[in-house]
Amino acid sequence: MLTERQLFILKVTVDDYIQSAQPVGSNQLAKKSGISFSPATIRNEMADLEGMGFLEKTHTSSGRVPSERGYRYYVDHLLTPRPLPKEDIVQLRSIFEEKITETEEVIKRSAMILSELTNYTSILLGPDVRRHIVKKLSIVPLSSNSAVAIIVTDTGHVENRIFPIPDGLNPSEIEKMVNILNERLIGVSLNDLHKRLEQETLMVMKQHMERHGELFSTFKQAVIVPQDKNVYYGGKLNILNQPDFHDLHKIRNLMDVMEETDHIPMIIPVGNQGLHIRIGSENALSAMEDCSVITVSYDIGEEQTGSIAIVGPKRMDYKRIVSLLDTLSGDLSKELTRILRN
Amino acid sequence: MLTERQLFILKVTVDDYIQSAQPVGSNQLAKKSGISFSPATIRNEMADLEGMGFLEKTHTSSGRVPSERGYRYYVDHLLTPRPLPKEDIVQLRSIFEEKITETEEVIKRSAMILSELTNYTSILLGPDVRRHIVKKLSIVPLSSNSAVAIIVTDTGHVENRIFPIPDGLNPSEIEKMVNILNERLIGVSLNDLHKRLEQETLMVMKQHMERHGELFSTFKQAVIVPQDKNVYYGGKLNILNQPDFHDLHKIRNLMDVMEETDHIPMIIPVGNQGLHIRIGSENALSAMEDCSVITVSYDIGEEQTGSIAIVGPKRMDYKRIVSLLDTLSGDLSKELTRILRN
DNA sequence: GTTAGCACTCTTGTGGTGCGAGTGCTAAGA
DNA sequence: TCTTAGCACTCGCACCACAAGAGTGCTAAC
Repeated sequence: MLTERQLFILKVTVDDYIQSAQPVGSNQLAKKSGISFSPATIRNEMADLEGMGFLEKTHTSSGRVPSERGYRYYVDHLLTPRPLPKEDIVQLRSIFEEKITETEEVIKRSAMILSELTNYTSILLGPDVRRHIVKKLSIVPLSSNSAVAIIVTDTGHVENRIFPIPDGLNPSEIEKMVNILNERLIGVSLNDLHKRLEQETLMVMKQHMERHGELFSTFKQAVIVPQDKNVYYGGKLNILNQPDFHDLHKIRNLMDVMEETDHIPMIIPVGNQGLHIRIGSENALSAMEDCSVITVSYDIGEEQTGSIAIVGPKRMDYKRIVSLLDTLSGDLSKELTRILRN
Repeated sequence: MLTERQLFILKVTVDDYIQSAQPVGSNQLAKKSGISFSPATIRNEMADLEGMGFLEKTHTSSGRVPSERGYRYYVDHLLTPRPLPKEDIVQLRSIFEEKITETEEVIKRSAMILSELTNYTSILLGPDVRRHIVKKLSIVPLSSNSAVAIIVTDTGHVENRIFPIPDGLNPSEIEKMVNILNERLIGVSLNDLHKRLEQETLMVMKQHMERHGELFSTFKQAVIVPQDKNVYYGGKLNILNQPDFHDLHKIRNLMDVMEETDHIPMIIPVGNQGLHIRIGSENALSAMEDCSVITVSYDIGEEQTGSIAIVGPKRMDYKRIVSLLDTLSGDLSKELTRILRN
């Protein structure tokens, strides 16, 4: 078990290292205000903390640096979230300042402001488009053999895709199809669209249309909505500002991993409610073993959820980021729900 | 004037430096096959070339490196474009392999393949959306006070925007408006949309609709199509692979500049027909003073044009890139024109 | 239990040295 | 007159030694 003083020293050490990015030594610490014991005492305590795996040395006679275990203990037990400074709140609120009516726009702005505020990289996941509900379907013919399919959802999101249409098809056939589609598919989620298309609509079309086959199958192809359309980044280049990252190779790997939307679920586990902190090797991706990721979820209405993530060095300003994310998560939930209900 | 031999030595020097990224010395050059004179002779010639400003030394006793003037002379007079190797052609053609029906998709793929092929960063500008012609307009009400405006162009491009509608507006009013818009605006380019809206449509709407004012003005706001929607990148991180870039600060500046779409016109001058090479400080942006940019235009149909740019170090493989861009430009023009006509 | 003192360790910066690759110049050779 | 061998010279770079500084662990005294 840790003594009161050990806890205190661990906390101060982590705080100091987060702030300075330099290994912290006993003399340095002792000079700080609020510390009433000598360097030697601190050395003894630090040696104990190192023995327990909370601190590390970069070399035999260096100051100490928190280990991953140290960071973990710090965020689990020593984090005293302080209220956000006014400037930060003002900045955060500026996201919603302009009357914005599109969720996408709000999320984009959030990503930007968040990265500016933190100097880290922010990743925001919008709500899964595939849970949106079809409000209207239409097909606009472009030429004799192609048309564009348009799906509008209840949230005002628009999906559109060009697809081929069989040669010499009667325009009235397309109109018929659109009518059938709208009759049968309004109110269905994008996710279920494909299934419902097969199950119900195909039957009806068989009855009412002559050349349903080809048209139907190409249209069906077109309306597969991909999963990953909803990722927004802020401050992708901020890693380059961090003194912790100097190895170009590692930077490249990290940036590569973050760009690749396939990896997003590894960075931000889906379905995670609330706030989570993943430190160094706790991350699933080895390219992120020098990073910490803080994620928080937010809600839109009762059902849909999105996520916010901040990727920074392990030596991240946890206190500040946690407060920022807490606040932003709340604000976003409120604001987006409002937009949804409007 | 340069003698035949000086030209030869300049060319070989540049070629060698492009390939090795190391200052090239007289001994090293003399060892190369195809060189029949001694290191001393080469030294003399190199000294002359340096005197004329085509070569530079990194320090008093180092090998030579091409100066910007040297590169300029090289690309202007010494570039013998060789036919592309088969592998490259195969790769390039793979862009059009899958049956793709959307220009956007083709351009995206081009950017990707191009960056893979070159190991540099590619920037592709699609044709200016604002020159596309309106094919259909529609408005889908989302709630009592918002709706989404959708514009489909002849190319199958879809613009959509959520905009507020006055409270308690009769749905039939909206329908009326859509009808009027479609009557008057089909065939107009997105660019002219705003103007035509003011000039013609407003009058008609005044006659037929009661509460045209508010609805009209919010709609008008919504259909302003921004200019810069059509930039695609490939291999943004490839700069990190180049041995020429090691200064994190410069890398950051460069990446910053490239991400910012406002700067794109400075990187790719608009309206440039054909192929252009800009070396180092010939670039408008100081962040790019260590880069070379090769741009080429391509055509879609008779009117619209787009651009391809490759951003790499001054020590770029000009020969190869020029051939690649020439070929891709031709292929893209052909393929996109085909899609447009289909 | 705390701390002053001290020997010890390790990093960092600096100056010296040798090697290698390159140059310019001179003088001899073609 | 052009070419080239030879040579002295210049840097960059890697290597080493050395001193300064910051930090540690341990011991002994308070």
